[in-house]
Amino acid sequence: MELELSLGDSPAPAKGNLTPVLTPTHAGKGEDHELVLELGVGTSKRIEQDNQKTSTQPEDVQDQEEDDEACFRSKSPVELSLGCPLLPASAEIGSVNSEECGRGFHVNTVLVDGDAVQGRSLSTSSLPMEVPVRQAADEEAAEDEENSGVGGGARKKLRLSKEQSAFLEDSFKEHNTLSPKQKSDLAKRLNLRPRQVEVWFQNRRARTKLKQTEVDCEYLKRFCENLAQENRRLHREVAELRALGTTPYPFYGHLPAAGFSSTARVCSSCDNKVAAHYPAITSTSPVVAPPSPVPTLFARPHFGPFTVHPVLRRQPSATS
DNA sequence: AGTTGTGATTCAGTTACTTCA
DNA sequence: TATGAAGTAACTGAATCACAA
Repeated sequence: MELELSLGDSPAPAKGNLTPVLTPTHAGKGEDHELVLELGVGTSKRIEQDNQKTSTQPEDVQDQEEDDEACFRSKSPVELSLGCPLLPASAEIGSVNSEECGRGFHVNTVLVDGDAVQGRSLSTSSLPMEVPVRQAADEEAAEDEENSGVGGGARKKLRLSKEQSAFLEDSFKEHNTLSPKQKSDLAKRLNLRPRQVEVWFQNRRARTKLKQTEVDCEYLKRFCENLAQENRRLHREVAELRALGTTPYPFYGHLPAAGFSSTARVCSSCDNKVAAHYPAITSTSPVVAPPSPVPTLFARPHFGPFTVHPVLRRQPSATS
């Protein structure tokens, strides 16, 4: 699956990879320059982590874990990432552990009594946490309601306790989808119905996705603003050079400044620097310095873990 | 091997309830 | 105290997959 945000008038080339990309494509030979921003899906390191985790599990859990893993394999968490092509490679973004990148905002951070529990390594099997049961009565009532098959009654909305939410949050950080066993374990531990756990995870996934979308939009907005700014700067530069009549690269003037700016640093297809495509512009060229680096402000923030449903990954184009 | 029905699971979208300013 | 907004638990319907007949 690949979501593409395209700025430009020609379609982005189809790609089979799962690497997060936000690529300024250099189409054509000096003309029809376009900027294509691709919202890609990158595979997460979580698979690896999970493999490591299962390898250390006691044997009695292994069977279930195999099921879980099989489940996980088919639902391997992939992260919806959005990279900035103008960033140095070191600013590769979208890693699950990239809380430090961007604004360092992590949607999975939850505050419990003022302390962030993010990063705590918790698992449903490792936490001896006793969760206060706040709504046992409510739960019973709800069950009664369920059993009695009441259809038209006002639904009763429970409020999860802080502890329950924190525990679910931690579980979500480890795996944002649940196997049936995990679901029932969690439900048992939290004294909730499996359906409640299931719903909580559904809603949590939805929230994560929503927040990620918001951040992506904000990021793209800033990125485009920056491009426009650089475009203006290059236009000024071209004008100055023309005025001086000393342009050392005759073809430079034929290039749309924006196109040049978006392709000057890295070619999306070969990762070569500008010199590869513009041999005349080399380190020996004294006049035109490469455009100034884009501020690291644009290191893309990332919410994780963020998964794309297997259904969506299977679908080439998202429906609904 | 291909088709069909069923159950399970996920999602997007929505509703309804709770909390808080 | 009343009220609107925000957050979120719960619901609905559609899509998809695995599996058995």
